[in-house]
Amino acid sequence: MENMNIKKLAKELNLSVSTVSKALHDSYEIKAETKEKVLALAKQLNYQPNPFASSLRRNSSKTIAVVIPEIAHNFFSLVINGIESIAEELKYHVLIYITHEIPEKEEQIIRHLLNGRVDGILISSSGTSNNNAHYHELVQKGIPFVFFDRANFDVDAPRVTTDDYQAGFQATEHLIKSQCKHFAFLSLSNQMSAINHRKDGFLAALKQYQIEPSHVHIIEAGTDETLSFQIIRDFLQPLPVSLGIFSSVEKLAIQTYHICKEIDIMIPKQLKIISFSNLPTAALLNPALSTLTQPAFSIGKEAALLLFQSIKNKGKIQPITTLPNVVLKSTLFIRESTKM
Amino acid sequence: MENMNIKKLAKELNLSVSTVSKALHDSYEIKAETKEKVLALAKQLNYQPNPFASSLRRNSSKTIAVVIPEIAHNFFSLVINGIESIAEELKYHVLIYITHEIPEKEEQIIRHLLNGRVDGILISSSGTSNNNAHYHELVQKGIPFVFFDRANFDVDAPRVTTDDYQAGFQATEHLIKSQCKHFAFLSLSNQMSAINHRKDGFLAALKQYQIEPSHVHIIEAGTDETLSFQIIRDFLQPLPVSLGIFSSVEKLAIQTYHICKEIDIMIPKQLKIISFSNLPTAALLNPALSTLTQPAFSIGKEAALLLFQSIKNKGKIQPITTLPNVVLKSTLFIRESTKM
DNA sequence: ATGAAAGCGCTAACAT
DNA sequence: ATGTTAGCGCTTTCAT
Repeated sequence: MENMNIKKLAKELNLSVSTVSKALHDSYEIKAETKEKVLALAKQLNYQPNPFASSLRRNSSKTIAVVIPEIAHNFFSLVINGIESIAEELKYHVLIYITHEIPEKEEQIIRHLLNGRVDGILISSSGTSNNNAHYHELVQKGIPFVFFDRANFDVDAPRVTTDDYQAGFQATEHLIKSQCKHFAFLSLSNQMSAINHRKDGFLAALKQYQIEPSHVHIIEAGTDETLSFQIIRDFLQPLPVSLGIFSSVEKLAIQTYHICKEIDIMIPKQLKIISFSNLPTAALLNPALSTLTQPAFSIGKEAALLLFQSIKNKGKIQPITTLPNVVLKSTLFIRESTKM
Repeated sequence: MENMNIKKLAKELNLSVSTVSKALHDSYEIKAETKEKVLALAKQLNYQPNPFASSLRRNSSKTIAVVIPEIAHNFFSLVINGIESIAEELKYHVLIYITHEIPEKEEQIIRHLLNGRVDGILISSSGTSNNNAHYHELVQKGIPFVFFDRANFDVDAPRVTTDDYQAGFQATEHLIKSQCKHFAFLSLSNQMSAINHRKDGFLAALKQYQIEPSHVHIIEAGTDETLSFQIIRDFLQPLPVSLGIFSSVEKLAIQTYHICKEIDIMIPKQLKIISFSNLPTAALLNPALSTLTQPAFSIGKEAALLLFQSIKNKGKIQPITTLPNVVLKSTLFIRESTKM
């Protein structure tokens, strides 16, 4: 009796497979007494339905995929937590795929998932806007998907993002009010929508407060670590007076922090930094950094909820013209010591 | 032509399904010319084999599960990265399950996985040693699994852990050499093997350096946050002279850090802290903390490699009496400022 | 080198 | 209320 299956279970009970199957699914066709008997023996013999047989038959996998650029950012860990909390409740399984920020990798993963392994996908895009054929294939195949954090705005899919414009504006306003005179925006790339929205907020705030344009610096540090160190270092020498830096990502803020140590710039006396950060620990421990924290767990939850809604609605006529687009706000943590 | 399948593909090619299947699997029975034709059309029509059909038929899922207590620790994120790097290479899929440190949850997940959904499982145990029936069921079912980080030593399964004893010894030695006179060990629970090994290392170092036993303090702070804050606060008032704290987990070190701020204890002047930490950022940013960093990525990799080896060897006669037990070392980061 | 056919375990439409 | 049966899409044994 190596592996239990519904056939053996049925034989043991002197019932037909279909009766057993119905009983296990609590069908109204089966009388209570039979159900009890079936459930009891199933439990006793430790019967577990084969998930692949039922997936094959029902054409549904009870599984979703999460496709993310990196997991070793606390942000994505928290998002996965949020996703898992919903999936667990709905008895769905969660597959993780990591693209390592390589667009081709993402394409490959998404293309693979066209095979029906999952009922839906949550994506934080690693791609640039010029490549979205694979998303369209998902649409064509009828596989629901939801973007979170990094959305591709050329694709008609629900999105869950943070209000990066607002956060950028708020962060910059904070620097302005802390008596900064020069303002720098540290960017990873001008291809990432979230980062660009942060920049837009940054620029809008500076404009509203009528900051002299020559005092505004946009630093494209890029993703290569050695290079970005050099670019930031070059920018800081010579140091603009009363510089306020808004770092669009934590990594660049930390690099800046190290460079300042290296070339003896005092934070926050000579230089103020405010950065996005989803490492609560870092934010709490380091007195030199004001941070913008994204509601990562909620993003995961919201995205999962939207996805499950789409999965449920699949096939139904959907008169939705405007796709759901959830925008959540970041939280600004200001440390006292950033005041000059 | 909604969904491609092997039947339609075969019809299109005027071949039988079996020939097509063999061609797709590069069987030696099929001549090169035919293979090419099949592959070409498969690509053109974007044919993707149904994973559930083949899983059902082959009784293998090309999927592994990772069961962890929490994902929002950087440690586990890094481990997953390591796991994913191997799984990706071997074209395996990775399912994530989070137990939230609830042993019953872990049991439930493991029991569910007895249904064959995965070919193997990587577990960081949330359970106490008195409950391991579910692990034995895995053994019975022949589902390979590997423990990482938190192992259950009563179960005969491969383990990948860090040398916590050695790390504990090293950390404590560092405190001793920094002229500390009193020594405290901050523990979450005395039920977790890793933490206990750290404690053993701590005690062994103190013994070797002949530290007066009355100067040794074991603080069981527990997992409840409010409670642990209170327990640590109580311990620090009044403050033992030249206290060196070895925190078995980062969370308690951070709590201690905050309490010190709150009740005006100067770190590292009045109090030194050394802690396990897998948040490189925190370690880099905070000058008050010396840290022990676990080789998380390698742990994930090693664990995955062991698992895939077990999966491969399944069914074969295995004369292994001593199970593989990989022990990796943590890295000690000492910040200058912790020297008094 | 290719094909026919059985069957993995389950579900559901259709009897009875 | 219960049973019979076809078939989901694939792999594989056994012909040819």
